[in-house]
Amino acid sequence: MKRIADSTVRRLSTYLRYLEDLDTKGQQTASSDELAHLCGTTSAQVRKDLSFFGSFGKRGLGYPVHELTAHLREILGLEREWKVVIVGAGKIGAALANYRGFRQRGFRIVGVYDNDPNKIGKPWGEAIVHDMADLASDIRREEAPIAVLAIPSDDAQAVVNELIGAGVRAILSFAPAQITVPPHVSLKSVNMAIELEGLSFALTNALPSQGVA
Amino acid sequence: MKRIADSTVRRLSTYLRYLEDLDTKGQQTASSDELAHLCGTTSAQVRKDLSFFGSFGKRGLGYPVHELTAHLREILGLEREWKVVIVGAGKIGAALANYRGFRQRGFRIVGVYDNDPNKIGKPWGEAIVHDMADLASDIRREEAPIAVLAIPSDDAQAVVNELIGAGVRAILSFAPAQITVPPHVSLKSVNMAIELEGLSFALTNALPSQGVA
DNA sequence: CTAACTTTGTGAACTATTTCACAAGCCACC
DNA sequence: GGTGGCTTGTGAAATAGTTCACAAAGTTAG
Repeated sequence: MKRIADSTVRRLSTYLRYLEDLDTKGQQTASSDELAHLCGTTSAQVRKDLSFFGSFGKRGLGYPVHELTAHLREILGLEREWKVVIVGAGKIGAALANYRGFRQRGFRIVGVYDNDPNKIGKPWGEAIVHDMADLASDIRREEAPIAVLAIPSDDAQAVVNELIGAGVRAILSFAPAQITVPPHVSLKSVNMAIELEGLSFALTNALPSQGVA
Repeated sequence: MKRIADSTVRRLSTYLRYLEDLDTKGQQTASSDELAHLCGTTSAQVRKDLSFFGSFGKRGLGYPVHELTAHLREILGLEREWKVVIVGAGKIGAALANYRGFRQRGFRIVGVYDNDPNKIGKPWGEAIVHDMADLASDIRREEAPIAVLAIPSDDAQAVVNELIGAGVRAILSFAPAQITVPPHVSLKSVNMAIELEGLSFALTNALPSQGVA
């Protein structure tokens, strides 16, 4: 199968979100045009994105909402549960743990880790903060494939190496540092500083730009 | 001037971060190749990115670290202070406020707002949580051009409209919702659910993909 | 059953971004 | 001051991603 662009996958997530809304409202079908308007893209884009995975629509009618929802969940791998460990018992990890959609979509937090003695053993939401020293062995035992990295940047790469050594295959990093991973591991990096600097650039260079994101 | 790609701007931020490191260490010059390795890109990409803004290097030698740092700060608009309001006194906003780099780079938080009566008036870091009712008038008075949106999605668009009406010209949103803004406003949207679903997709479709991000 | 209308799926065209590849410039050493 | 070794800056080529445009297929109304 052809390689799917990252931008396409992001849009699929967005389509899914709005289709779920429509499904809840009991809407039976949705056209590529309707979906495009909801998601801030074009109808051609919607059709192209979906066409990579099959032929889900009916000409003259549109896409069956409930069915397409199921297809997208399948495509995105959301029909199963994913075990997630959170590294760093700080604010960002907490924000994530608080977020309902997280659990709703099949991501289950199986452990929170920190190396701060003042945090270890203390409650954190419904969980208890574990010692980072146990991180690798716990991941191996639980076979958690996903890790969220929410620690200051200094030793981010070292922790990433440890995670990968323990079998983690996907990492969502909030550490403001450049991280490298081997080809069999997926990495998404969110860097608030970069986003803000992007805004600063846009304001400074007052391009008649914009950003529907 | 030609329109600069978003991907280019993001890399400029990354270059800046590593150049500052090198500068602190007292390194005089850096080649595009060295910078590329640090930032996880290619030397051609580094040179191309910089060439959009000028000719900062010396052939045979590389780029003068300290000087290029200053140029990048200038290009990114980081030589001045940006007033920022945070909407939503939750964990994400707190994470941002805690983040040292935030202030260091010239982003100054001038107010935190929430509509939860239990939070209004309470201390929040060094600040006090204000009533959302005061948001628009405060923004107008302070002339804060940047807002960080860290609220649940339900009424995100309504708040955005209020922000824009009050003169905000750039928004960093953490709300998991589709938001649209007029062309003169810049928007960056960070959606943790989409990132995680991207990882789920990658794991499910076990592409020999990766992601140096 | 037919005609008018709607909407998909998809090659082809277009636009954007990255990579290549190399002439030109600069340094250092003799 | 010439030679050899680096490294930049940049058109041109390649690759990636988006938009166009239309035939094919389905729906609805009469």
